[in-house]
Formats: sequence, structure tokens, C-alpha cells
Amino acid sequence: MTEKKTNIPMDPEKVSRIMATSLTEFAHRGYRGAKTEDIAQKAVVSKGIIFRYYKNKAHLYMATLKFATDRIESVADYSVWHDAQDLDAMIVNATKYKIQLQLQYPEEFKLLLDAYAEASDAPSALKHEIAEFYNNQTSANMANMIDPILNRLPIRNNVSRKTIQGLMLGVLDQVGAETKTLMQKKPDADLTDFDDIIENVRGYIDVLEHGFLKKE
Amino acid sequence: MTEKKTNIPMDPEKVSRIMATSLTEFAHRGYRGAKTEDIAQKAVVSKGIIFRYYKNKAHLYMATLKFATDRIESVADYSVWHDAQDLDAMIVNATKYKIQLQLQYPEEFKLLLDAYAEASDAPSALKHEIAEFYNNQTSANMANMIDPILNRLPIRNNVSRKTIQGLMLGVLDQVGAETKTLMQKKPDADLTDFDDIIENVRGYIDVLEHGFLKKE
Amino acid sequence: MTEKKTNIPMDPEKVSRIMATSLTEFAHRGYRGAKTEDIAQKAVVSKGIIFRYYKNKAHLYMATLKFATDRIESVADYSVWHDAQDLDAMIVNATKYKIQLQLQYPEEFKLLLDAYAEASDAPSALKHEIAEFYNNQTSANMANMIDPILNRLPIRNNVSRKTIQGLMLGVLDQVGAETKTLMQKKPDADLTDFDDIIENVRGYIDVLEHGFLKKE
Amino acid sequence: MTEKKTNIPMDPEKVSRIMATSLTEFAHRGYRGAKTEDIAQKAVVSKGIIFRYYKNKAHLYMATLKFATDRIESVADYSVWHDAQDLDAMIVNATKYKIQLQLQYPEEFKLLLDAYAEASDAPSALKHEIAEFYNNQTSANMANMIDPILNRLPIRNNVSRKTIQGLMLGVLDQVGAETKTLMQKKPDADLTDFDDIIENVRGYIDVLEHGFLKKE
DNA sequence: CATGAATGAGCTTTCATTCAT
DNA sequence: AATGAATGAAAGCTCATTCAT
Repeated sequence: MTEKKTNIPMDPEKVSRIMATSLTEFAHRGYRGAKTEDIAQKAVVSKGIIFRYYKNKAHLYMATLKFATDRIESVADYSVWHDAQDLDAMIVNATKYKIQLQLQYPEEFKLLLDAYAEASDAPSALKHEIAEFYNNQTSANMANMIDPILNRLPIRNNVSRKTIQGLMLGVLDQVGAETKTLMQKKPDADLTDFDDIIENVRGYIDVLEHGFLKKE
Repeated sequence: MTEKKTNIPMDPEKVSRIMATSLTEFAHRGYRGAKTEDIAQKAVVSKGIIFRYYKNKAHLYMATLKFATDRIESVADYSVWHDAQDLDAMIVNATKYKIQLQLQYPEEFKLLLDAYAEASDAPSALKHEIAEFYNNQTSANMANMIDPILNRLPIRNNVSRKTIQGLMLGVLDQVGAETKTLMQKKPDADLTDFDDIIENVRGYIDVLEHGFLKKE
Repeated sequence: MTEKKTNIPMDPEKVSRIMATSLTEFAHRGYRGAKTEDIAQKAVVSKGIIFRYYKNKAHLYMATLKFATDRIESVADYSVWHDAQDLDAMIVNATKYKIQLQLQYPEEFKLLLDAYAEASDAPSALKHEIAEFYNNQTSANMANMIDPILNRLPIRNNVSRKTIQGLMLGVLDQVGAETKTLMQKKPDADLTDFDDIIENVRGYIDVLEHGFLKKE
Repeated sequence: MTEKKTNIPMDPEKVSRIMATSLTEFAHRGYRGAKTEDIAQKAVVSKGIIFRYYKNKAHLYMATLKFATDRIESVADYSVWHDAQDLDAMIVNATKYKIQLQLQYPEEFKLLLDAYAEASDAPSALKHEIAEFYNNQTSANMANMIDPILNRLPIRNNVSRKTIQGLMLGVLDQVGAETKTLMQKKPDADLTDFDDIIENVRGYIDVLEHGFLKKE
């Protein structure tokens, strides 16, 4: 299992061009649709160097996946969650943040979303990476984010934490869907175009709060 | 744009075998991963006939997409929505129904979900089909489904129909996610395995109703 | 170990052209020096068909090896050995025969001689074939050939069968070397050009007979 | 034809490492199977220097061939032939010597034996070297070796020098074959393992002497 | 001079598509 | 009309050779 670390020295500029190009190509064409020749050409490197650096196409794909998760991770600012004082503020921040991420890293999102399907046969090392990406948008993760806020709020009897977490995820899913739809209609949208979505979110939260908070 | 309708006579049995096989192959391997040779072999038809019937692989893929949407549409029983007397009954029915659909037609779902990504470069004629599939799980469609019920309910002021629709979609998205997760853990699950999910849904609806109904 | 017999139907004419070309190319350029593209072109078949018929280059090579051994085997006429009444006749016949074989199947000989070196890493199934080819020019085989004749002759005491067999093999080796040398000097030689060699052989046998027969 | 002798200064230590490694690699993998990368790595020199010293792979191969012949030539001790007082002593010495050479320089032998096949398309300058190696085991060479001894012996009428030379070569060929077989069965054999072969040789010579010497 | 990273021509192999039977 | 053997463009990958450092 211990891969021979052949320790090929890599030119960081080339690596970065290759990764950026691979990201785009894999995201838009899928694993099989992306051609190494094209990637090399668009990255302004030789075909040979790709195989020198990454051994083969599968490894290049995995490296690209890792690159995408790292990029998203590197900008993931969880303070938007923790610092919020109330639910409305938190969700609005989170929504803005999620939209911003999806706007800023659309290819990373596409790549990772597809990866789940593509990587069905492929290496287990990567599956961990991909699963991690998915888990960040999952119940367990959500719990950590909103529990501190829920602790400060008077929850109505008969409403479990899990239910609230589920609803929150549902709201975020819905935000994701609405964002995706808007981006398709208006591919070069910026943050201000998403004000309507944020307004929708406010409505969702208002209903939810009425739903699970104790009526004084 | 006007496709030459050469009107090739097709043996319905072969068509049906080809479609069933294509569905499976495309769903599991993706557009480029599926091989025409394999499809022909597994469908017990000659490779030639596939090209005679469908002109080329892209058209076969599109036909398969259409086949998948048709199959799902053909069993879509909207009475589960219309006949429900209250929100709880409606959503529980809808949830059961959606789970059942996902269980019964996992390949169709997989194919159509991936199609969104795969078909990025491909023909516009198909995009319509795919978009339709997605729209069925979208605000406009949801409106038709739940409006009759909402009409009978006393909605709290300041809560718009659109908000409720969005929340409902969010709940259904969340159900979809929970179903997917469960199916991955337990690939051969049956309906009874999904009781927990349905219980979750009851919790969601309880909160939502408290959230948007007038307190008497 | 049981290879899936995919049972590809093969056009005998194409097979025969491919084999003939492969034989020439592999014999003259070695395994790595021979190019599938060239083989296809010279055999007037498509590159694809070679891979259809033989799966890959390694299998093509093995098939060619088998083809070469079969061809030589198919014309191997052991009666030249058995029918001879005396040693001189036998060796002269055998020499003529060996020369003829080497003249008629120079590429087969070259291929098989090199195969021993080339096939060092390769499949065990083939090793058997190649080993067989080599064994035909070996002590064990020689024993069967000349023992019937030796039985009729008065062997001098102190001379073992094994010694005589070894000497016979030495003579045949020497004939092979002389033939090879002559063929290099005169690539388009025919049988009559080899009369000198046969004359040499007569000299060898005369000495040997004087050496191991009882003096009456 | 006049090669530009650019007279590149060469580090003798590097040359020696390159030659030793090339010998091994070319002998074991053949011309095309040997990789310049591997040779450089195993010789602990840069790939660049190989091309600086030898221009290209073909020249490196030729240099290696020359290196191998020189090594064998440099230890070739013809006194084993000249000093022998009788035929038996001479052949036994020669046999021991040949075995020792084959044992001590197996890679040189393998390289040169294969070279004959490999170098079919290649440069004529080398052909001379290779031919020389082969000629050393040839009639002309043999003549020089054994004529002094034959001069002292009473040869039977009707037996030509050439015949005896041929038979001697045959015996040596046979020794070579027996040695090869034994080395394959027992790769780490030493000289004592070859006693049987030497015993066989004694038998061969006994027969030959009886065959070509005058009966007093 | 020496190095070894980079190049890209050239090789093996795959597979959608054609077309003789 | 149906078949599936044949095709060859296109893809992944290798490695002798070059050349900036």
C-alpha cells in the first residue's frame, strides 16, 4: 500500500496552471470527457509533464479533487456561524456565505458534486476527501453550527434538536437550489442579484422560529 | 433544426430491451463510460440495430433520458397530493411516495440527476426534457400541489404562499437527502426501513404548521 | 487462469497475412522493435483487427511464436533419421534436411532463437513451446534418433552412447554455424551452394566412425 | 562517413560505471528494453552526461558492445592453447577456460550473442566488432590454435586439417551448449559443478583421436 | 560543464460508427 | 432489414533527446 515516493520536483507555477485547467475541464466534461491533451494545451505545459507529475489520468483527477476541496476549505469561514447572535442573523449570514462560495467556486462545486457519481469504482483514499466535502453539508455538521444558538433559545416542548437541524438543512438545500436556478438564468450574476433569495430565507426563518420557539 | 424523421420501423421488444439496458448502463457508468457494445450485448440485439434505431450514441442517450422521465411520469400519482385533507397527511403521503419512487426507480433517478452534469455540452433538445424533470421538484410545481390545501387553512399574516412552498420543497429535499444516505448504508432497504425518515417528516411539519398557521 | 474464450471469429486469410507479417517483423526487429501499425499495414489489415484478434501485442507475439513452431513442426520429417541405413547416410540426410529447414524457414528460426532471450519476463504457457523447440536439438532427442542405428553397429569398448550423441550434436551445431556463415555471405543461396558443407560433414563422420567403431 | 571526433573529455570513473551498468541492462533487457533513465540512475550519473559522452542510445549500445568484447579479449589467455603438449590436455584446458569465461562474463556473452540479432538494422561499424567476436569461435581462429599441436601428431591419410578443426569447433560448441544448460539449471554454479562436462569432453577427444590418428 | 526537468513524436489500445454480407 | 466484423480517429502513456539553469 505504501506508494513509492518518487519525489518528482514540481514547478509550482505549472502545478497551479495544471490544477486550474484540470478543475475546469473535469468540472465541465467529466472524468472521461476531459482530455489530457487539452488540459496540457490549455495549461500551457507539455503532455509529458502531466504524466511526470501525476503518473496517470486517474491520479490527476484525484489531485484535482484534492485541490478543489482544499480551495474551498481554505476560505471556509465558520465564524459566520459561530458569531451570529440569533437564528435570523446566522442563517442570513450562512446563506450569503454559501451563495458567495457557490459563485466564487462554481467549478469546484460542480466537480465535487459530480465526483460522487464518477468516483464509484475509484480509489478509497479519495472517497474520504469527497465524503468530507459532503459531510460539511450534513446533519452532524449542522448540529455543531447551530447548537450554540439553540442553547440560548426557548425551544417549544416536543420539538427535538434533530428536527430543527433537519429543517435548517432543508432551508439550506432550498437556498442551494434557488441559487443554482438563478445562476443558470443569469450566469454572470453577482451578490446583489441574490437579494431575493435572501429575502426568501428571512421568510423561512420567520416561519421556523414561530414553529419551534415557545410562545411567551 | 428540423430532424429528418426517417420513420424507421422498430421492433417494440427490442426497443424495450435496449432502453432498459441503456438505462442501467448509462446510470451506472455515465455517458462516456457506457459502451455501445455492452449495451447491445446485454440487450441481446445487434450493435447495428442500435445505430439504425437511434442514429448514434448521443441520440441513444437522449432517448434513454426520455424513457426514464416517461417512466417516472407514468407512475407519478398526483392524487397523493390532491386527496390529502391536511398538510400532515399530504406531506407524509408525498414522502412515502417519493421514497417509493426513489426505491423503485433508482436508476432513472441516478440517470437524470447525472444528466444535468453530463449534458452540459450536449444538445439543446434534451435540455428541455431534463429541465422538465427538475422543474417537477420546483416551486412552480409545488404551488399547484399544495395550494388547494393551503386554501383551506388559516395562514398567519405576513407569511406568503411562496415562503410555504419554499419550505415544503426544503423539507422534500431534506427527505431526498436522508433517503439517499439511508440507501447508501443499506442498499437493499425496503419501505419499512424508512419509517424513521417519515417520523422526522412529521416533526418537520409540526414545526412548520406551528410556524405559519394562525394561533386561534 | 482459465482465459475467457471470447471466441472472436477470424478470417483465415487475414490471420494468415497477419501471422506471416508478424513473423517477419518480430524476427527482424524483435518484440519491442516491431510496430503494430507496421504489421497491420504490411498485412493489409486495420490496426483494430489485430487487437480484436489477439487482444494485445504480447498475445500477438505469442501467437506468432506458436505459428512459427507449428510451421517447423509441420514439415519436420523424422524419417530422414529413422530410415537411414548407416551413420553416414543418416547424418548427410539430416544435414541436408537441417540446411533446408534453415533456408526455408530462416525467420522462424530467428524468431525462436531470439524468443529465448526476449521471453525472459513473459508468460509460462509459451515457455513450454519455446523449450520444446530447443529440446529438439538436444541430447535427449538425439538419442531417439541415432540409437536404432548405433544398435546395429559394433561400438568400441569404453565409448559410451552419451559420448557419441554429444559428438553428433557437436557436428550438427557445427553444420548450423557453417550454414549461418554461408547464408550471411550469400543471402540467396540454394541447396547446391551447401555442397561444401555436406562434404565437410562426410569428413566429420568418417573421423567419428573411425573413432568409435571396433577395428575388425 | 567521417565521424566528427569532438573529443569530449570523459571522467574515467563515470565511463566505467556507465559501461558496467549498460552492459547489465542491455544484456538483460535488450536494446529497446533498456531505458537510458535506468542506466543513468544505476550508474549514478546524470542522463545528460550519457548523451554528452555517447551522443545517443545507439552509440551507447555500440560502446557497450565494444566494452564487452574488449573485456573478454583482455582476459583471453591463448597460452591455454599453445602450451598444451597433447590434444587431450589442450581441449580440457580450453574447455575449462571457456566455461570459466562464460561463468565470469555471462552478461558479456549474452549481450554479444543477442547483438547479432539486435544489430540487424543498425550501424555497420559495429558489425565488424560483433563479427570479430563470432570469428573467434570459428574455423580460421581455431586453425591457429590447434595447428601447432596437430603438426606434432601423425594424422591418418584422407583426414584434412579442416575436418579436424571443424570437429574441434563442434566439440566446443557442444561444450558451450552443455554449459548453458547446466547454468540454467544451477544459476550459481562454480567450476567444480562442471566436472561432468569436462569428463564428457575427454570422451569426445578420445573418440576423435582414435578417428584421425594413424594406427601404429 | 553537468544536470535533470521538460518536451513531444511515436506507440499501444479503445470504441463509435460503417457497410459487406 | 439485420448483423457483427472491420475500420481508423482519437486517447492515454512512454521515453529518447534537448536545453535552461
